[in-house]
Amino acid sequence: MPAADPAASSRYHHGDLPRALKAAAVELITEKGAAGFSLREVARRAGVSHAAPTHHFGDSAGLLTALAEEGFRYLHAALVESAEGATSAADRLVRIARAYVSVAHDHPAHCAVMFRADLIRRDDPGCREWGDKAYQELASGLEALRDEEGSNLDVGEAAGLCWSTMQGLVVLYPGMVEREIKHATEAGAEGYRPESIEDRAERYGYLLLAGLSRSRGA
Amino acid sequence: MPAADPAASSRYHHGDLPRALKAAAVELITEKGAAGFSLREVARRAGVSHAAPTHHFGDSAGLLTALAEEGFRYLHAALVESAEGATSAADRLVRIARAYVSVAHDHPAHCAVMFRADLIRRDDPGCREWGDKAYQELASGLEALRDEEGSNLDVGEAAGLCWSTMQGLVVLYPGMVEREIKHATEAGAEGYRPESIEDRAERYGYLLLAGLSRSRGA
DNA sequence: ATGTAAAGTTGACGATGACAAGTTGTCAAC
DNA sequence: GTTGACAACTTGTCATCGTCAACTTTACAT
Repeated sequence: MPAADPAASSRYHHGDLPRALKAAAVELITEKGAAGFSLREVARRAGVSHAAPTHHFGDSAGLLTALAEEGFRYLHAALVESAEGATSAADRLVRIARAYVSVAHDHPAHCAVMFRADLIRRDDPGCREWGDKAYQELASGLEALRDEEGSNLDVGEAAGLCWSTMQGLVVLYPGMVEREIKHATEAGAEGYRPESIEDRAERYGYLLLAGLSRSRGA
Repeated sequence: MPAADPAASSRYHHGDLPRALKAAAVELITEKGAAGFSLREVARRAGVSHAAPTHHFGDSAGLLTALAEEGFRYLHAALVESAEGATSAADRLVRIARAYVSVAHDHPAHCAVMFRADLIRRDDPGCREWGDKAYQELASGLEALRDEEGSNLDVGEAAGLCWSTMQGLVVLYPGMVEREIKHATEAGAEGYRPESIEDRAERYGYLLLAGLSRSRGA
């Protein structure tokens, strides 16, 4: 195998075409959304022929599935990292909330694909593995909360609630901002700056925690 | 204009082609997801030529936008209807939660499109109007809660939280069920039946209410 | 050096979205 | 009751797309 030489873009063998293709796909989806994705355009941007991706990813679902797996890896890594330095279970969960939406904010293309059963192969081993690991990280944070509070919190239920809320926030945030801007300008507030998605995630996190702690107290 | 004659499918003029095209699109998206949508296949299923949809919807974004508007209409109608007969503000909100996911369950094709900025024209007047009305219905339910409790609930924040949670639940529910089935069969429970999405929405609704009431008490 | 497999290319096929131009049906005005 | 004129639909075309098959180039092991 040739050494990965970044300056060797003119060679017949690319060096690391899979990586280049994924990068091009991310760029394309970030620009035009999942519906604007096309294998040929990706190949074009990577500077290779239209059939080159086949040898690495099979078909378009293969490439998008690889992207989804990468997204779940990012998510898992971010959730693990966010837990470091937490001062309490509640603090850890709020950090997880921030981390979740940060990943979506930093990797919108990956997230545009991760839960799209019609685009990827959800039963792909890598996809499933890292998705499960990310879920487990959230569940373990909730277990810590349960143990810390000595409550009978239903971890599975709570995990579903938290994940749902963050996922919904990611999808709806642009529309929320738009609505708030319209509302603010109608009210005459011109210098309105919408709250960042991370800050919003944190506030939602506190609200979720309040509900989870209250109704399940020991 | 010819009368809408349902038995006149062999005529040159269709009768109500827009409706037939939307129905075909719903069927197609329900079968294959948003990525499997194609204008020509829709035309084929409606029994007209491949260019017929152009005269009614312009391009594919036009047809999908019409579907999205219809989806927001359904959503608004369901939220309004669900509020009838509520015994309290909290009860009303839980009913709204059920209604939200019911719409997604009953009209998956519409919901697969409603928040997809890359497929539809989100600034379409009809789309925006009915989306806003649906949002207002939720906000009004939360105002009722605030007034009933005499709290200083931030209605905008609460509405964003609730909508996010329900939207996330709709997207993630299939994956949740899959995970639970795997978990249950591993544990030896064969006759496992997953909780319906409506019941789950109701439980999430109660948890959200707990959080919203607790931290904002007057 | 040489053979073989991986990596990339070219070419082809049917399908798609969009557009242009032509047909067919309907209705109002005279 | 003919004649416009407009709406509704069709046919044809074009560039593009995903996928497949067949071919060429490179790298590496022997």
